[in-house]
Amino acid sequence: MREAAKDSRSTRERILDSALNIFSAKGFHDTKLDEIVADASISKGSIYFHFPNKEKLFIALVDQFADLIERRAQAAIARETQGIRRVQAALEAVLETFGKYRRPAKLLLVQAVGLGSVFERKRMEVNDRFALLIQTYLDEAIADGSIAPVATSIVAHAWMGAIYSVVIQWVYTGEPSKDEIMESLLPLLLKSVGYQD
Amino acid sequence: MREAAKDSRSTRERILDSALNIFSAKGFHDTKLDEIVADASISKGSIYFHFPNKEKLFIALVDQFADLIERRAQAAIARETQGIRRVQAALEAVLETFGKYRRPAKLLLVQAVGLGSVFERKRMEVNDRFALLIQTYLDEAIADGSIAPVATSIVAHAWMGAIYSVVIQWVYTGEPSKDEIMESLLPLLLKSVGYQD
DNA sequence: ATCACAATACTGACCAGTCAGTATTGTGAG
DNA sequence: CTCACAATACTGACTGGTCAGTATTGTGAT
Repeated sequence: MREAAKDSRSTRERILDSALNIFSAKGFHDTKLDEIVADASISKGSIYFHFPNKEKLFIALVDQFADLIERRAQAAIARETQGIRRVQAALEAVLETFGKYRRPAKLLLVQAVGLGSVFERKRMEVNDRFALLIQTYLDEAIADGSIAPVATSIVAHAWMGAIYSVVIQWVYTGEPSKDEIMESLLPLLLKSVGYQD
Repeated sequence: MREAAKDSRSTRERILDSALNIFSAKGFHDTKLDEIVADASISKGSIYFHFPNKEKLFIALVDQFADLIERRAQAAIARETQGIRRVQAALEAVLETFGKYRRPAKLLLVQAVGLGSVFERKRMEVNDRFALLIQTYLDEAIADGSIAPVATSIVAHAWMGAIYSVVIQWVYTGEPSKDEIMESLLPLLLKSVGYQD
């Protein structure tokens, strides 16, 4: 017990934690495994015990956060019944979650871009998952007459881009505030498909 | 004359050309200078004669394309006088230019993201230049009553994100077609600030 | 004793960047 | 025009640091 119960979190969690901090700050290529080792106060061997390689460690973080976002969006959607209200609720949930987790947001939206084709596929997959989610509920909103017909596939991607861009801006500069984003971005998106609340 | 005037383009241009092709396809880190050397049929030393290092070579390409986009947008704006028409013309010019140059588009929008802080600064700079351009003419459109007041800073970033995202989707999949984008995205953006043509 | 997990020292492929030298083009004096 | 010299452009074998991944050994719980 000389090391006094240590940091009681499991080694795996410590690795993920440090990896998130460093990857999100410096990007994939500029992060050395030895930095994670130092930061987490673990050993290099431990990393390779828990993860097959650097790439998989990075992707584990991306997946973890993408899952979280999607779960929250789905939960928010489930709470509403009417088409456009569902879209609105999902947007709020997503912005809320990005707002709460700056580092993972940066990892997903910035650091996961522009890596090799391996990562590109993963990113496309995550992206399309979100786009499809938006598209589904936009289609629903059109079906129940909340909004007029539009090319939902394009709208979905445009919305995602808009959200990403504003979130990234916020991640870097802290501006505009979460409230300002909610007040400006949400109506902007809804207006873009001809809906006013 | 046995080597028959060779490829008469200057070495510098050949380097930039090959670098664009390879960087845009494989990203910064996965591109080896030796690949560019082989593709351009020049020598490694030549690269270092014309560019201080790999990073600066990459940035030269980014700058080159960012300048092109901005010039075209400015020219389009200059052709119009009225607030919202200017915004519209600029959007058309930008989409047109992205459409015409897939590879540089991918370089700027994908491959330049998530690299170290050096590139991050450059990208922010380019991004902000575009955002400010949009913002300026949005403000103008508000001033002359074309559209109602909005938080133009947020709108500018949201628009850029929307455009980027749709263009990226198009760069990868070829879908939706340029015309569809023009027909859907442009009105979408204009509607988002409460303008219908 | 054996098994899951962790620590440490080590390896070697890789690749950006170097540099001594060569080729090509420019110049101006006789 | 032509020759001496210089400036510019280009070459490619070589190097040295870096770092992901591995081999080996340690440890403590059951």
